Amino acid sequence: MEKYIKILKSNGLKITPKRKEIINFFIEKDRYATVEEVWNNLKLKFKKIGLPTVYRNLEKFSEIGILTEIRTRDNKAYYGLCNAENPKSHHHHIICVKCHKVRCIDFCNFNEITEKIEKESGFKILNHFLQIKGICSDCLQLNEKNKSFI
Amino acid sequence: MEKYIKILKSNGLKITPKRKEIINFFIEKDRYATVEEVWNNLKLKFKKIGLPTVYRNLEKFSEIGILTEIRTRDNKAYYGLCNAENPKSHHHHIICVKCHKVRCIDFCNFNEITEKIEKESGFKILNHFLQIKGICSDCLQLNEKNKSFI
DNA sequence: ATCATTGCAAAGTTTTTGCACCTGC
DNA sequence: GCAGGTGCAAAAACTTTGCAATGAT
Repeated sequence: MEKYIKILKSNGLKITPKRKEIINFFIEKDRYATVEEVWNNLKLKFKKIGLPTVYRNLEKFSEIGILTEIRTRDNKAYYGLCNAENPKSHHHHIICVKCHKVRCIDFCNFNEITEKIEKESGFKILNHFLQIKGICSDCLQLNEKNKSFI
Repeated sequence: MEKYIKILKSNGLKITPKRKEIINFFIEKDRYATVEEVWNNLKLKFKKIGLPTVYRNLEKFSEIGILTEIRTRDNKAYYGLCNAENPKSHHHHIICVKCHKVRCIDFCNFNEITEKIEKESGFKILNHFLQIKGICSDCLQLNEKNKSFI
């Protein structure tokens, strides 16, 4: 938690109860969630909490590297805690298709084929984004029915 | 073109003038486009053409492997011709950030790190999605200002 | 005290749905 | 002829914006 507070401060953002609760939500859930899910959680803890507040904060958190944002086929934004050592360093994510839990994958072998792709396609590569889906160990054990959201 | 007609037929879809024009549009443009862009093009060729028709067809084409669908930060769906040898085979895409041209990358070295990721994360990997962005040879030569849409 | 943050209401955008009519096969 | 395709209107779903009030530092 302190880690994220520091990031907020170092980016000139104020520490508000709602912001702390949003971060808390992601720390506890430890998975990707929709804006609405975050809002529903906040409504349990605060009498007054507007949906725009949630949108605005999730977007900001995403900008400063606390959260990662993913758009999916169902036209919703999903956010998840960026649990890499250095949030802004190069890494990818694996998402559980059952519980939406997300883990950062801190290594990547894309560079090995960069040159080959550039040669074959004629493109100058700027960046890449890899999204891995799977089932986490918790859900593998539960052996429940597979519901794919992401 | 015949290639795509075949795919339509083999999936039990009828060949209509609008569908042919949609495919034609993507063959000529050779890049990702928004639903609205496709619609604007169709409006030039048909007196009556509804936006829902475009949505419905792009979605279907995506299901049968003619088009690839990408969701971006601007909350729009982008579609592009799936120009891999076998549209449904495993491959990835590189997208030009300037002109949105898209090329299929027919090789992938992800499998090499599958086991490592599974061991470290505890996840059972189901699939992965890689999106590469770059500048195509045409745009590199033009040396225009870099506008990033995707 | 100051400026970021928030709540509320409203609007904006993209996408989907229902249904009657049309059309390819 | 019949199932699938289309147009239109409407609604749904998600997200953003403006502004006044509130709150963190």
